[in-house]
Amino acid sequence: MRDVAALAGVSLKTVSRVVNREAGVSPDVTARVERAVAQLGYRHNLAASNLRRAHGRSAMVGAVLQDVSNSFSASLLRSLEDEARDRDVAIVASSLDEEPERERSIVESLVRRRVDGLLLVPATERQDYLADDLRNGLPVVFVDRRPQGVDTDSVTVDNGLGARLAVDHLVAHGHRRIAMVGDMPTIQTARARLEGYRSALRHAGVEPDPDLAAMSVRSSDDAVAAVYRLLDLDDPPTAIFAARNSLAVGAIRALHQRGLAGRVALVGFDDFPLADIVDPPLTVVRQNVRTIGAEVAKRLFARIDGDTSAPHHVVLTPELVVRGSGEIRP
Amino acid sequence: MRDVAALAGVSLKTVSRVVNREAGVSPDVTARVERAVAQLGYRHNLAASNLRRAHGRSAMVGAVLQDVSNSFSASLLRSLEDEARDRDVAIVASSLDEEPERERSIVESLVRRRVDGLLLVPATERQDYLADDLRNGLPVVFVDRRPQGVDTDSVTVDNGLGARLAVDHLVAHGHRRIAMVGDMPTIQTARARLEGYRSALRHAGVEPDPDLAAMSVRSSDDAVAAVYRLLDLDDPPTAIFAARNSLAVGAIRALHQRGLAGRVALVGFDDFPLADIVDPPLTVVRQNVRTIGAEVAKRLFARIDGDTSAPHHVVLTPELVVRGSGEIRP
DNA sequence: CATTCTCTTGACAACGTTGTCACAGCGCGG
DNA sequence: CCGCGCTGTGACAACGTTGTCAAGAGAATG
Repeated sequence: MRDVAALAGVSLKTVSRVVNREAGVSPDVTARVERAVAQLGYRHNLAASNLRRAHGRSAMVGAVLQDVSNSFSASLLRSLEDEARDRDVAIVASSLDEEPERERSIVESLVRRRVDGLLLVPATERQDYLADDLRNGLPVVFVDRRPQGVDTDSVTVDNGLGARLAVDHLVAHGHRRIAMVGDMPTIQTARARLEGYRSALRHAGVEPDPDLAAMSVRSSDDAVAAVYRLLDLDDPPTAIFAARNSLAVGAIRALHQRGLAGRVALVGFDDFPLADIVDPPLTVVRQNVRTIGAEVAKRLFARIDGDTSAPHHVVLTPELVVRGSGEIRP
Repeated sequence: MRDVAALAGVSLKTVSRVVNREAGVSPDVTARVERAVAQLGYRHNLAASNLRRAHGRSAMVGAVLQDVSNSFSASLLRSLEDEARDRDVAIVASSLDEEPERERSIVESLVRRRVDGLLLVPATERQDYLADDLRNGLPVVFVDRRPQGVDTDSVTVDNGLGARLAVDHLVAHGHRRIAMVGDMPTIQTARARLEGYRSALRHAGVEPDPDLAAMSVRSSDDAVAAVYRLLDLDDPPTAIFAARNSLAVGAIRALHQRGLAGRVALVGFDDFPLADIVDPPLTVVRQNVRTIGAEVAKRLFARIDGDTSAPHHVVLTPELVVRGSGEIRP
């Protein structure tokens, strides 16, 4: 900037004015400065500008997701980005792979970078560590899981209801031996889905069989193994509720490998791009990611713009998408 | 920081030393400062620190992708992130949806933010606009497409070879009427795949029929329509080469809807997570995204660390993954 | 006891910007 | 011809840090 000023024969402040398109600079000075900018390849430094101007705001938001390469996280990121683009806000994306320590270190590093707000899909049990930053006015919107130990905005779906939709559907198609494959019960959503599964069974007059609830299943490969074990039981299930999309994928693989695709009913939780063309087409409980993403972006930017109302907790309703795999009879 | 210094009864510089864990501060001063930091909830400002210290480097890299929500972009982002994490480098992710103007504006905004390097999957025909920044030492690694008009690192796959692998495979299974569904020919990779398709046909002694090359197909829905048109020809194809993963998905849908799944052969370009459990399991030409991502990260961080050797152009070899849909006979 | 050295600490300027204020030049009305 | 307001421009300090240097307090040395 100093060089531009020298070359154009003006002061620093005048270059600043031209670069920021402030009114009140004569046309010929403007032209001279612009020529110098082009000639020297000068680039305005946003970090310095924000330091001086915006009292440390950075025009960035952080997205702290489970794994940017899974379709749920990626779609969420994309929704947020679409909203952010209009405001010239950049998005810093991180994956935490369900690891609590990583969550804390990522959040710490984003706060150091003075992001203007945070989208957070937490892996920690409690988020008391955020209390200071929240008090200092950092906008944080939780997604998929409710905050524990602090109170701030959240956008979640009713996981218990979703699980009940799935199980009710299977019951309505004549099933009694219904298994569940779920993630670690320490994860809030996994726990809520397990509860929903049990309560739907009881409601149907079926006492939940602990042998049929395969929990702590983490990956698609784990799900294959878990489904094998379920199928090897003396009294195997006639239907499976797979409580996360990658677990449903594992379940499909396992059924294929056992030659049981189309014989054992299957309902997944979370839709994914190709669920309609797998074999058989997968019936799922869908949470509308676009809606979630839009809601999150709306809350986050409202807070950034100064909304100080009480925390909003938006709970969206999942819906059942019938495609075939869930309508197989025992 | 001023407040921390006052509370601890030390100078600004001493707080800075403690915060940066510099040696040579007495234990009791360190303790006093740390107490003050905790008490006031002080957060070190990385932007200001970098401004002063790193001569404007930001410990951020930009990832300019086609669409963070598609699986190729998302996996690439994830590979880069894994590398970046160790170095405490944050990633700013953006989608450009194949729009050239957006590419320029995104790159401009990232340069203003003084990212230390750029991963770029370009949508523009030529990237001369980068010349100034490259000359100023901005590390840029192109992915999936080679730079045009400027010379800098790139990591690509041999698209012509990939297309030939696909078509040769179909020819080997007895096909002569082989259609292609491809993206806009203005896109470098789409063009290379079209060339590969044609050259493989000629090599097999088949003159390419222009009616069978459906180009400028953008989305999965477009692909459904394009496949319908192909199937409605007087002399319809017995096999289809779908030159991008979402086009393969559209092709599968179209074949299902016409009751021709399992009757018409199909080979896709780009693998995707569920290609093995769609019906029939999809034979694809795979570009190994993990390898690409790792290679990109390696180049980018080498440049950031000061490697000034001549631009590297890494060309990876795609491979055919046989699963069923490509082995159907006419 | 004077001198040198080591160890801590702090004052100051600088990183690249911009908000604030002041000032020069000009035209205009009285 | 004087004072006024308006327009365009620049000097300076400040944003939150840290590199540089210097200085004070002891400790070690002769």
